[in-house]
Amino acid sequence: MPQAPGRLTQRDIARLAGVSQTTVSLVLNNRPDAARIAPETRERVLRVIRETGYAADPLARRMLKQLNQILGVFTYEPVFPSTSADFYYPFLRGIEESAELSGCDLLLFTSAPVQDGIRRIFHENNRLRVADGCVLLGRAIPSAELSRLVTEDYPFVCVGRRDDADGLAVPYVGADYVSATAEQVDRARALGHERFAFVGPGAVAESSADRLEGFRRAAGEDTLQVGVELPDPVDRLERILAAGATAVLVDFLSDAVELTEAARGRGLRIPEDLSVIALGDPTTPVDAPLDYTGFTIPRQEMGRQAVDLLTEMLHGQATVTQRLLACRPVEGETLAPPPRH
Amino acid sequence: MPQAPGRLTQRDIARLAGVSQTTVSLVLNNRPDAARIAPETRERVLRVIRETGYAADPLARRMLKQLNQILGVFTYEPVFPSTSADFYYPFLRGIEESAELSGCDLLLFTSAPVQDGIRRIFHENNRLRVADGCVLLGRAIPSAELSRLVTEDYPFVCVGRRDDADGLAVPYVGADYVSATAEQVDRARALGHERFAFVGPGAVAESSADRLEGFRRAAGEDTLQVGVELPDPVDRLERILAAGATAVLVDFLSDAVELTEAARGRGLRIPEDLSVIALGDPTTPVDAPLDYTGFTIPRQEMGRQAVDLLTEMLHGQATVTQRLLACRPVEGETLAPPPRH
DNA sequence: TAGAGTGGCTAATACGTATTGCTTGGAGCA
DNA sequence: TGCTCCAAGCAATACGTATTAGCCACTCTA
Repeated sequence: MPQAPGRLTQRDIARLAGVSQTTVSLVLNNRPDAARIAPETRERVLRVIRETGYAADPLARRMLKQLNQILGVFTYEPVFPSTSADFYYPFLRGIEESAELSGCDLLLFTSAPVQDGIRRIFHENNRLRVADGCVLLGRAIPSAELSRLVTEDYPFVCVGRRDDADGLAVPYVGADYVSATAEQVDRARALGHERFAFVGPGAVAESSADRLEGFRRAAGEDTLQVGVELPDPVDRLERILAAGATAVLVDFLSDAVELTEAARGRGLRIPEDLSVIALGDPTTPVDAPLDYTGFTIPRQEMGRQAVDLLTEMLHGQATVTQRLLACRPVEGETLAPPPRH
Repeated sequence: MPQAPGRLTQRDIARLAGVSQTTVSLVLNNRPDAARIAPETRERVLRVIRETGYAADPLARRMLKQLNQILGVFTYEPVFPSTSADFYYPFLRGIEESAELSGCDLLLFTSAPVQDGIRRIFHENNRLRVADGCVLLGRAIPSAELSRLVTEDYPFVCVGRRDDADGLAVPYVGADYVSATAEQVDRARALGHERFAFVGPGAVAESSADRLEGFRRAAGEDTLQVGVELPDPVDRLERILAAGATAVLVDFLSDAVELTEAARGRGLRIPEDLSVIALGDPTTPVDAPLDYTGFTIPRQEMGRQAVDLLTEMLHGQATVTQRLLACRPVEGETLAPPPRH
């Protein structure tokens, strides 16, 4: 008797009620079309079920449907980090919220080994397929892993826009940084700004590349861009002023803070002498001295919709697998008309 | 063809490797006793598995009562909340850390429906058994659910000490609040304090009951205890002073902050006129005006050891299933010798 | 050369449930 | 009587995996 004691099955119920297991199952899922059970039989079965407190084993149930109602969450860093908490949690909150609504459990792939500081999806014994599908979270995701996922036809959705991997479209729910950034440039232009500068790492990840793209589109191709080649904020400020820029768009908030301090050290007031626009709320905790003008990223909504999209894909209902959400402009205190000469 | 696209089965692997499903299963769970597979066959199968990224369906595995390297995490509130983040995350970080070390994935039971503001473990279609075992997280856990878990012989570990449920011992990894609190009283006594007061909700949850117990044990049974029946901090302060207490031990940090403000409003200095001891670091984000003397709760370590204990239980190695960890005293600035009359 | 032993693999089965046909007995009708 | 039709229920099967009990070909022993 290998059966765990006390675990009732439909067979037990059937025996007690003097019917077959099939009948028990039919009574339980009484489907309107095939209600082929006599009322008194049904009542007898239900009584036994009530008396025994029987509950169907959800595992066996789910085995027949092909979906396990398990959604994977893969993060390229620990899920519960001390750092970059501000970056991850809003996404995760949205993911959790939507998973709860759709009755799915979330599987965190903590078993993925860390190599060179980040987790790897594909490794000896990867357990991706334990889940029905997976949400991928991370600033930069190796395109090799992405293309393999697509090739293997594994259902997944990235949080954040991704370039095609090996020419294959990657499903994602991202934020429209291109438009959001261009919009900020236009806004500054409307105030009278004519020369703009961009501070950011450049096209290292899609999110940064999109901001740069939006900047270039709105400000012009040949406009100043300051990146990692000039790490010192004082140097950066020099360069920006030398170029005659009156409005600076900054990718990372920490860079904006540094730039602000450099400006103050030089006796410049923000925004009267120089406007600073932050392209998104902080990804790492930052003590910002100012309330920066710019936009916020709809992180929680991105998480929500990523799960929604994945669920649709799993049910074969998804037609469009790439979604961009709009960012919300933020009225801060760091944008003003340019200084008059 | 009802098969979900992309879900590989052992049959697929078998076909690709030119062997039977049985062989695939044997290779996967290579058990030393019955490992009668030729090395080259084994290698061939393993190669196919690597190439396809196959992973066994956790539900099917669990149906045959096997371990899945999946540990459940049940929280009575959302895992990624905006509030009480400070309360949960250290535990979760420890849990994640230990799960990663033991090569397990974490399953968040987001599918549990919310009733009356908290999640329920047991409901129609509870999916507890998808995981090998479960870590339970929450300030107060309904003892009905605990006793049912114990009765059903489901492997689980609570984070935080729990009373017996229906006379059944509950496995836990908790913090020794009794000793930690008593130690604080003794420390104050060593400085000259003779009369103590306790501010807290009383025995509503085990964690609070233990603090009160530690207080009574060290300060005496008939010492003043102020709880919810006197919610106003000013009233509380009156009562405390009237009782002649010179040191107050406070359960919740937020209450300590309120009390501090009431004392200031009355012209009292802390700690010169009144010593305040906080029994644990904040569970909700609080702007503390002072660096409170008291102790910190080893939350991360509790999370780690909860997973460790669960893992041992799953492998039948756990002898003691209840563990109490010591709290670390904190030198703050709110404890001083009592005022001289 | 028969028998025993062994290595290497597979067929069959079990887990608990949902679903698809099939059986049975009886009623309705010509 | 012969036929259809229907209600009521059941046997059989499928889901994906682990395990048990073999089967087969070969080698070693006597």
